Amino acid sequence: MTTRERPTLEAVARRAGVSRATVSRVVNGSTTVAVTIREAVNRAVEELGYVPNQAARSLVTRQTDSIALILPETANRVFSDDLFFPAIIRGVGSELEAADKQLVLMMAGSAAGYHRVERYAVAGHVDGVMFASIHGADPLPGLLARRGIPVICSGRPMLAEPPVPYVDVDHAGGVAAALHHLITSGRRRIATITGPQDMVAGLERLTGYRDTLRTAGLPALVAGGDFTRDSGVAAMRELLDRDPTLDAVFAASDLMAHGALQALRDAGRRVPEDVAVIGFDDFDISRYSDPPLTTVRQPIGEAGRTMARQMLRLIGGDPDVEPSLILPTELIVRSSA
Amino acid sequence: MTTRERPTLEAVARRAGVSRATVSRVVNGSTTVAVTIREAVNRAVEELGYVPNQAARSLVTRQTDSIALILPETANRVFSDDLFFPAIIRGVGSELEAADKQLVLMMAGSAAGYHRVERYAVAGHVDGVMFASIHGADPLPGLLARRGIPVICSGRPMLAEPPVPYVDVDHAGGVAAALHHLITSGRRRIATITGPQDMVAGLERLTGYRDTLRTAGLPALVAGGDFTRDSGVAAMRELLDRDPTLDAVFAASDLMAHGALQALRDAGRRVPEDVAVIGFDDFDISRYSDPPLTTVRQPIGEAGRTMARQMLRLIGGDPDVEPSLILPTELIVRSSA
DNA sequence: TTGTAGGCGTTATCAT
DNA sequence: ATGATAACGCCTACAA
Repeated sequence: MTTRERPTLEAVARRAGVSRATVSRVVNGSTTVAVTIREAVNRAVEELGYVPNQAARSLVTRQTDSIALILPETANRVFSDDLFFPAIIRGVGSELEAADKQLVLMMAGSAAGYHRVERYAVAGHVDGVMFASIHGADPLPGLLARRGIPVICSGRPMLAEPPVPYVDVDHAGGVAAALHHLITSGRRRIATITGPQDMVAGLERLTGYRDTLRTAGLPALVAGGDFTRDSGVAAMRELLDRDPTLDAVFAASDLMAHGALQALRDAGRRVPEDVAVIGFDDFDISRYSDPPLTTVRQPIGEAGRTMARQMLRLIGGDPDVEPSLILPTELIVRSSA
Repeated sequence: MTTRERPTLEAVARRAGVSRATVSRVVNGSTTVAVTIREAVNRAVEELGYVPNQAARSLVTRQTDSIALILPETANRVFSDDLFFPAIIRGVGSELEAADKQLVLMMAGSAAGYHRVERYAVAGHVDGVMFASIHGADPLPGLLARRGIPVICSGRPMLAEPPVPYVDVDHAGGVAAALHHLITSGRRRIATITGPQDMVAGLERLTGYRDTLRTAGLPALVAGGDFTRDSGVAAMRELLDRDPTLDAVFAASDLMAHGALQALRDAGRRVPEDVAVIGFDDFDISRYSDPPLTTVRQPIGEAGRTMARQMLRLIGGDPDVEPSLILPTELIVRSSA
């Protein structure tokens, strides 16, 4: 192993016959350096294979040029068939890449892991922290914000002390559009399969369902799920059991809708003739389900990109970063409803 | 935002009425500190919410306590239905977690991303770098190693300058076991669906196939794939087309085997009666395929854990880290062959 | 057992 | 335009 000592600014300076300050200027692209000197310095940098020491640099600039995305989930869940995670990661990643910032992805599915993540952020490893898939009234975003660390959440944080800026989608609007579509087409016994009730997305979609049905004077029929396909199957069976006459179901995620489709098929119901099904997400695969899924499209990738952009502004010291940004949702009508 | 200044060692020292050195000792768990003083210091740390500045600490210790895992793939691929990635990440993660090191996951599917990753590592953001899913003769592992950065690869790196330690599985042994099982059960026209030929895993499994068949005096029948399910479907169709009399196929990944199963079903062939199918991986889902898949089990999670352990030893300065560690594979016989 | 002092590699503020 | 020089916050001999 060629463990040659890492060259320092000092070494480069000596070799180029200039001062450390000048080398620093060249390395950081200052324009106020004579061309000949700049060239000499660059040559020395090249020859020595000099790369600035990040620790030393951060110590004075207080910047690391890397930004964390914290997913309070196990790796198992993050790498499941739930396309939410790759979508948000891709969105965040593309925007950060364009800004030449390094994305540090951290999964924290356990209490211990969560604590490590906290220490990591507080210790100053990153310039800012983004959260997605937050559960319950997670104290971490507020805690980091209070320490002066830039924080942005995807999905409205339930705890707001201090209020941290967030990006979310219009859950209520999307749900309302879906239900109106069902009601307009004559459905009267409309059930729902909910998302996890410790997450804002699960909560708001259920609220939207209840509100819209109440306004329409229709009864509610609710079964609990957790966004996964399996929970969709189980919930659909339960619903069928509790009310065999139901004629529509709104699932709070595409995966659960796929599960419902399967359970309905197993129960001998035709979709959409007997039961209409609407999901929420609009993953690619929903175009190819049998039948193709009518669903509420939420712009997950765009949410990721937006979150990253807000973070960049926050880090840049922009004083008027919006406290919240709500992205529109849209009903995509296909064959299942 | 309560952007109160981050407290420093100095502040804690003043508050506790001791010197910075003493605070440093307490914070780093030195035993040579009087109990009363230690308590006073801890109290001050608590009250001030002191957390050591990572940059300052790294600057002198030359350690960051975080370790990168580089996946030269796009997020799309990493978050596909290929369970290789979650398995290796979980393995690495669990071992690192136990050692209280932070895993920094970096995907680099583009040239630009790759360059950023390189800079990140060279700049000293991490104590070491692990690679998985390496394509071709990737120069980066060697480059980092030459700079004195601890490097471990999952899968034998094709370029060996300087040789970087790696962890791999016994591809040849597994393939041989699979083919012998087929030959023993009377199969004579045994085809293979290969993995990508720019990856060692793809290469070695094909070599194993060729070698074993040649020794057995049987003809080879090869179609190219890239480990994905779709490529398995396409390759199987092609094979059927080129030799309708084939009676067995060895796919270099479970996903491709599942694709082959599907293609065979579409072509009206029964498995295993008409055509026997063997995969490579032994993902959980392969127990539930139709029919359940006979496959070569490779211990991916264990490979991840082993890689992490070797990395930890490397970082610890252990002089005799094995240049390579080969984990055993095992044929799991189910119904498809 | 505790404190003093020097240095880690940069950047940034001054002069020059 | 360039060069001294002082931080940045921490660790660690070495002294006391």
